[in-house]
Amino acid sequence: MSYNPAKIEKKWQKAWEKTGIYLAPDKVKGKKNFYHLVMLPYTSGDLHIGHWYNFAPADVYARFKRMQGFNVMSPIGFDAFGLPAENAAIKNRIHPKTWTYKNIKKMKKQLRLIGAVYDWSREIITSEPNYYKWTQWMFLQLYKKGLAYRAKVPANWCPSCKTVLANEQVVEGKCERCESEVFQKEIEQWLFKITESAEDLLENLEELDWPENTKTMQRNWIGKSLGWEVKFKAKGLNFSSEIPVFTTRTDTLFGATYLVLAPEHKFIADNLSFITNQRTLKKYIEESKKKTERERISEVKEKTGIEVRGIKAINPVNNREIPIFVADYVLMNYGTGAIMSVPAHDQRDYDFAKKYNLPIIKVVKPKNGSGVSDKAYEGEGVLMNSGRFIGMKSSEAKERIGEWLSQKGLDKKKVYYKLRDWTISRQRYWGAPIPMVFCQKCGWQPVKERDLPVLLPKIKDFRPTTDGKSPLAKSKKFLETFCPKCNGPAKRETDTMDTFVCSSWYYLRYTDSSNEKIFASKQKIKTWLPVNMYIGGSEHIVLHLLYSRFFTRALKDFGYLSFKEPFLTLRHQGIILGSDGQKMSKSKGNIIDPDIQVRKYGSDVIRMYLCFMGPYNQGGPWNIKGIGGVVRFLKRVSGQKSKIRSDESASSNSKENPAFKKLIHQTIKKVKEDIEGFRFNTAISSLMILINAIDKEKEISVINYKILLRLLSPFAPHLTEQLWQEIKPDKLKLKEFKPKDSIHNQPWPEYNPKLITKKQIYLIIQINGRVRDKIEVKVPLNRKIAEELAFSSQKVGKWIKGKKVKRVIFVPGKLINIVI
RNA sequence: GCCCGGGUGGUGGAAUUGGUAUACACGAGGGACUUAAAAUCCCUUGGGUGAAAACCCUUGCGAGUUCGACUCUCGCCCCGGGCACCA
Repeated sequence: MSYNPAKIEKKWQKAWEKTGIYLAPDKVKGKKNFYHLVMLPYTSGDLHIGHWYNFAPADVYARFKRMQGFNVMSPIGFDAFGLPAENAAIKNRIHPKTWTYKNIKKMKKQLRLIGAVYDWSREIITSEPNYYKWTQWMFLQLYKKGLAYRAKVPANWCPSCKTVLANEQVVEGKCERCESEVFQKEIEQWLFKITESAEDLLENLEELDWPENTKTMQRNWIGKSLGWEVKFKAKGLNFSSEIPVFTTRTDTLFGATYLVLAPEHKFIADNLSFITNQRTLKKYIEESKKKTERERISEVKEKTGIEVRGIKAINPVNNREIPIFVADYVLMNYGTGAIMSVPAHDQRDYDFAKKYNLPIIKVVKPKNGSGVSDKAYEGEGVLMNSGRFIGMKSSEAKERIGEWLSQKGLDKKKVYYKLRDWTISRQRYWGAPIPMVFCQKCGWQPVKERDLPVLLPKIKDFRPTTDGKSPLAKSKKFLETFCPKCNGPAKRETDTMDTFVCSSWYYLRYTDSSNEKIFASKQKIKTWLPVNMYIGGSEHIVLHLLYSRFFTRALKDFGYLSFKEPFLTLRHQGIILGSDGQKMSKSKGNIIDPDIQVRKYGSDVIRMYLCFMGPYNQGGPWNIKGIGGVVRFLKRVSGQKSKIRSDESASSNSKENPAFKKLIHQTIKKVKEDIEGFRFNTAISSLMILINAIDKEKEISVINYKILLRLLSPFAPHLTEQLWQEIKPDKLKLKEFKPKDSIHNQPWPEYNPKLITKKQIYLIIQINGRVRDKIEVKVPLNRKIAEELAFSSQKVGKWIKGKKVKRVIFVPGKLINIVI
């Protein structure tokens, strides 16, 4: 009954590696390929128990698929470039590369402890030249097709990290990393035109087997809005122009009592000479530029603005003159940067109108005609004060008013998305250099493909500069080059790429990770992709998944891929919190080191405990309290060996207790279905039920014992391998161990559906929906017999005595309910 | 503010289509073995009344639909995550 995980786990990890049993060949006769992928881990250094939670249950699934007869590829690698590496390196005064590779070494050691089916031969590291060569190549393809472009864009500028941040890296107006306040700054940057795919990225979500809320979040992020772009004439002394505004509420046009422009709106600068209050206006615009994101957000309730004097707008539906304002609650980078304001039916407009004493005209009557309030009514209803549209429903009026103006050439249907183009420039050292060269004569030129990779030079001073340029600009050797077009002197782009670029295509590289000619051969892509099962944290719902989908689409359009969705099925794991219920972090000192846990309990126990804790996508606080149950369970499993019936003839199996046999088959079914549904916790509990039953048996046949081991093997691969080898007649010689002998190359047990159909059940007898009796009966059972049985029950008699039976409900195979 | 999740014993959690609420495990209590402890095994374990049989209450709170609700609907409270002036 001894169970010594330290000994057997190391032994089997070595044996598996030596025999390469988890290497996935591109083709295996008679087997279908299955690409099982966990999200590329970032090289942050120590793995904590949260990483295990990502990898260990995911490995259960991979092992299960293997046993089901698939040729499973489960690759692993490292997302090695990135800002955190630099920050940590600066802090510890070592080079980011040294820091990163030290971490990789440690993580590899830790990952091996899991005992997963990783195919290490396919390993990738995104900071290796043979990888980022292809990241750069991807950039060039996007550039060639006009999907990568350079533009001056207002960027989120972190004054402390001295770099531009993606919108997503700004949390509540603060830098995600260092929590400094983020400013808006206009900088020339490289962008990817992800907005061009917005519609397609949205539409295709339907078809994916992804968690529904993940899809919803992507949908919201893309943020499609259907509406109309309406032209408002602008008039002043000797002046006439037009201001287009975007609205989804054409039904409220009659209530538009002023226009509001974003401070950055070109209209102001273009027509400054016609404006009579130039100075105050300019001052306001300057001030709003200086505001940080955070300040703007904190003023959500307190709106500020200033009127543009000397120019009025004309409301196209009634030709009324209305004032124009500039206010920073209107954003330049959405819609047209100008809005029509309908204070009666938009809360923001209402707040603004109240503050500046502007007219509020109600044009939509609420359906249930609720009374007057000091709030805007934003719902739909019936139109009022709207000329010939009075009495029309909002939904209809939206179209009618839109069409009416359209006939007069005053508006057009328009779709806007919240999604913005992806700024990929980073003014940082530790990333893949952007393969572009600037020549005074020829302008920006792409590096020739044959000259890739543009190597990241090893420089000593990699710290960010205060002028906002990449540290690479300090390296003359790197900076000065020749123009790929005219061969004259030229300068390299010194910005590096956002790490999300690196991780947007890595799943392709695993199929062919050492290919020097192409990122992956067509043949290999065809055999493996798209990914069959993708597992990772929900923190990547918006960015990584969207970017990967964008890349896949682009590569398909360029003719390299034949599919546009990279991940057909997606599952998330939850987050493991510290025992204090807080997110694990070094500063809180609540990090659980898996190495210590493994040393104490063994990998199998930790794997199983993580699976058993609760639903996989839920996560929760790490709490060691219940781990003893798993330890006891595995001990009991190894203890069952002594019960194996020596006589192994066919008749021996038939000696088995039929109820027990039935349980075995039920368990096979349950474990299979639970693993398929990522319900690892209930799969384990059904195995525990089986063990409890085996305990009550005096003997167990080899056949059933083998079934037990195979059902358990995805969860506890080491122990089950050991026990599997021990039941062999000849004593195991490790040197002679061959992959085909391994339990992990055995087929998943099949259950016999006939054995698990229920012949007898407890018929539940309810009175008014409350259980009053249970009778063991044979099934199938018809209504008449059920009623007879129910009414002859003594307990029932007691309840219905002297009462009138109103109704009897019979649910075949389940219950009978007597209503009195 | 908006959009997603979630709230079940002392604890982690189960209940697959509206049909036996609390599976499985932890912890706790009692017992066996032992000089003793650990380990192991057995019994009890949602709350209440009761000697027992039995009955009543119980899935965040309040209502509703239903023969029957953890499950569906409405309102409210709390917790977690995401978004945040997107016209």
